[in-house]
Amino acid sequence: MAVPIDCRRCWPPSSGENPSSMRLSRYFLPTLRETPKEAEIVSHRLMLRAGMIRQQAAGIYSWLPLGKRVLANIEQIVREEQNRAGAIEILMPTIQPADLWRESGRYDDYGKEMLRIEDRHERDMLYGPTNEEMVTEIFRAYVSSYRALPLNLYHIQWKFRDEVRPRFGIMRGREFLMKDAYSFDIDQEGARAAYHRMFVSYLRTFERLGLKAIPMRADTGPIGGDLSHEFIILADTGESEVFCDRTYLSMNAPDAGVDYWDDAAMAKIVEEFTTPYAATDEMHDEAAYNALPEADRLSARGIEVGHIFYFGTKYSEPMNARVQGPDGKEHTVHMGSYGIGPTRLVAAIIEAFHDEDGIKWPEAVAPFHVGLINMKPGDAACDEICEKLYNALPASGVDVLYDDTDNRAGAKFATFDLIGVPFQVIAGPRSAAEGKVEIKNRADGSRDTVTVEEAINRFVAA
RNA sequence: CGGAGUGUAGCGCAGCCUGGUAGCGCACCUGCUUCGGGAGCAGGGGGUCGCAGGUUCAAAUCCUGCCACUCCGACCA
Repeated sequence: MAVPIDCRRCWPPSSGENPSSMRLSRYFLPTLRETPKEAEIVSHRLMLRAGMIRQQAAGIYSWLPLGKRVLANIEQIVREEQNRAGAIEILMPTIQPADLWRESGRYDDYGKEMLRIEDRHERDMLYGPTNEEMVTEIFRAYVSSYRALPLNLYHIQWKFRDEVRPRFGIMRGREFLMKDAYSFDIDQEGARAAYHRMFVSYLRTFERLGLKAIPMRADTGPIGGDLSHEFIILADTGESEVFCDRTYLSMNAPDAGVDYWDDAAMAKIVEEFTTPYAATDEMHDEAAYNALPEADRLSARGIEVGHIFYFGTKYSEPMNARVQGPDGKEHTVHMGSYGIGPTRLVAAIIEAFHDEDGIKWPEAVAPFHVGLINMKPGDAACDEICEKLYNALPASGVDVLYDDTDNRAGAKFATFDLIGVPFQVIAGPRSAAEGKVEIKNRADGSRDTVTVEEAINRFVAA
């Protein structure tokens, strides 16, 4: 028998351990057995209990390792789908000069939700609640020809809106992460095509996140038209009441092969997804809804996880963002903006996927794929099997959180149920002696006892 | 911003009414025993009692002011 070597204090790992996998004994996972009293909704309670976030002030949170991993996974999916749809990533600052906002007139209009700051030179600054002005400034500085269009620039950046009443944890924080994309086109027709690309991109993004997001017509304000949609996911604890055709539940987003530059195809998909009835309470048309067959009506609570809209020349006009067209004339560009809130999505996903024991992460965003539970550290068979799995799975791209602690079985199960890792691989003395482990599926609670090789193959194949 | 409420150890709470050396459970540390669904026993560490004034011999406790946070409503990615 090999001499056991306690290498838990060796860090960074010299063995080539995949850093995307972790030993629990070396991780920072401050879980809570009891729920802090301020947490009212389930996602907030579970995020605090699972050690994902730490509140620093009203509506302002630190992201702890587990939360950070989920957030990063969401960001990456959003990023990939934005890129696929032709948007180009940039990064604008959180702090902006007030002068830009004076140009658009919003410095005075925005009100107290905007956090205003003065720097040491007594210059008026602000912590950006959004970036239309800044991206328009970038655009006008460099783009002067229609040949550069269409153009869509996005970034994923922290925003601050000084909400009167932050609540529901991260769901309605003051500081939040947002992906905001901004499209520039020479005319409304081009802007419509840009809008459609983002619409389709959103369908794919939310589907990849494991969510059923339903596009609902939103108020376009003074601009009017049909180019504003909120993407709503259904959850019992949603903030607003929504009404839609049940048919949405069985609709699937287009696959990755769609051609975003085929305007007609894009328009067709958008039409398909905007034809069935769907509205939030403020846009609700009782008569139209009641015209649906009783069985098709779906009335539920919803959480807004994305919002896209066309706003024409609202910023390009006052800020002089113009390009020269093929006709030799100057054209004020038509713009749209497209937001997704990754931080809110973390909470929204939990609202949609949890049970009384904890979170049930969809695989695409899970902080780890597998929770490897060594039921009896020190037992030769358990240790050997766990080390084998802990080496094999990460090597194949499966992120593992290995519970190598000597806590009791019940505590380990409770922790992994709480943090919602999709699969628990359990190595206990009885089965380990036969070279087997148990696999528990967190989503449906099903269990299987398989050989170590089968376990490896199952995750690697998936 | 209107209404309600709470601040005592990392988390959940008691103590306050009736002033007198700050306590319980969880978590944490040590030891022993346990070991497949948040173990048991024993020992231990940790607190400016939100802050500032005031009353008093003495304030977590009484008085005044402030601050922070939460919840309900109106508003929003």
